[in-house]
Amino acid sequence: MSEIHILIADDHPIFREGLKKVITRDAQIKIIGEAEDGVTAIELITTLQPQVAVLDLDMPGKDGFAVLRAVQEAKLPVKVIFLTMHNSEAIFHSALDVGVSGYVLKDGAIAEIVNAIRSVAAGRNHISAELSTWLLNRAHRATELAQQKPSLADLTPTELRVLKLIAQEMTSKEIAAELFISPKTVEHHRSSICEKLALRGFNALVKFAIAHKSELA
Amino acid sequence: MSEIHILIADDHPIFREGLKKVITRDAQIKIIGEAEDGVTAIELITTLQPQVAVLDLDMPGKDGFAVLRAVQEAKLPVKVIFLTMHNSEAIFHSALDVGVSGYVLKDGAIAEIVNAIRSVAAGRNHISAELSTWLLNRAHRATELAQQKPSLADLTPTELRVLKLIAQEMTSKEIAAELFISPKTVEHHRSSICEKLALRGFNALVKFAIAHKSELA
DNA sequence: GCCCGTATAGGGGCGCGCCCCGATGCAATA
DNA sequence: TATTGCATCGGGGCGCGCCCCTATACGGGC
Repeated sequence: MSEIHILIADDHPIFREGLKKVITRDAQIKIIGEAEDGVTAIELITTLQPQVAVLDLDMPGKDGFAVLRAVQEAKLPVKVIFLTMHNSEAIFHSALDVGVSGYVLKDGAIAEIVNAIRSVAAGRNHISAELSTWLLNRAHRATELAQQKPSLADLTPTELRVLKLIAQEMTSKEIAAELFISPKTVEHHRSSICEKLALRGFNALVKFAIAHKSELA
Repeated sequence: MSEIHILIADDHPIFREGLKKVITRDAQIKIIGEAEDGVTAIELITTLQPQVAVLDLDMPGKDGFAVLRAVQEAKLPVKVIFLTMHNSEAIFHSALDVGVSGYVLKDGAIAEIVNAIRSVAAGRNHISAELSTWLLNRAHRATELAQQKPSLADLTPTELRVLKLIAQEMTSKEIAAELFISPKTVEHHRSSICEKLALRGFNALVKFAIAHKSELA
């Protein structure tokens, strides 16, 4: 069994210290780099070529999702584990959709992150047991996803601008004032976005925008 | 200079490891106990009598606020430092209102928590420098705070049940069906909650409930 | 020239949260 | 007994998001 080279990225220095202490107890795993933001993480993954990257989801600048997208585009041979604290089902499904290998909650047991690293390095996946119910939900969601998964990429630039402002909890009037256009036009864009994202019901857009705020930054 | 005896409480095992590692680098500070929830923290503070308690704000069961209230009611001679991650100005002011000695952000420098412990043990206060602007705001807020500060504790049990369901993004109709009461009654509770929390404007309650979902669990 | 997507702007209607007012019943308390 | 707080239920009005429709203008591709 050779060494497993990993990189860790988290913007909390104290948490990073804990992570290092916990992981280094396992002699097989070697931390070859650490980053405190997404940009540094991408650079270090590119240069150091770790087998596994343990990424925090909430980081200033580029978050874990952005880092994963970047390494996928660069076709880097690194497995990614998301280490997060908030247990949002929407974020969880988004993470699995973009192809993450592991998803571990920060409040989990100390041993779990080590197990996750070993599993992922061996080519398997590792999802926190607390999330198994959500994992089961994906079977039901599979049919929906098979038809079409609405994506932010389908939106026009103007619609994206509006959506970003919606995510900041602004009303149509406020957005109209911000963009120097009529509130009615903003309403029209909201409708278009709703249609493209297959959103229905009361305040669906606001809920969606807040849930996906990190992807809009 | 004698030893400073402290207790740490945080529900994230990995973060606790990091905290221990960082603090034990200072030979003068000795960790005499650690807790992973508020109830345990209160017990350990009572029995071990540390000089300083470093408390996470988000903990299952009793949070940092509850622990502080408990030790104040028991008149225990312990200084309390809140260690939190979200930089909400409202929470910050609440913390200072209830008489915390230190308020440190988790994403701060490693050395900061040690400095905070030494300052607080010496009878001084320590507030993260990032929050100095909020500290200045307190002069303006003094008049408002003198009148009343809204809190979740002011809500009746029924209102709390409704608020929890609101946090799950349920409509008044759905909540009414869930609780077997009239939608109008739910509306009335929403109004009462809005009044007690000083919330105004469109969907203020939904935004508040989602933002404070963790405190409602 | 014509069609299509995009952005702009409006009208009307509906659902729902928020706000004002009212009322009844029930329990604890002064 | 009387008051106070809580929970229950209702009416009416307003704001705003959502949904239906039309319309104009611009640019690109057939």
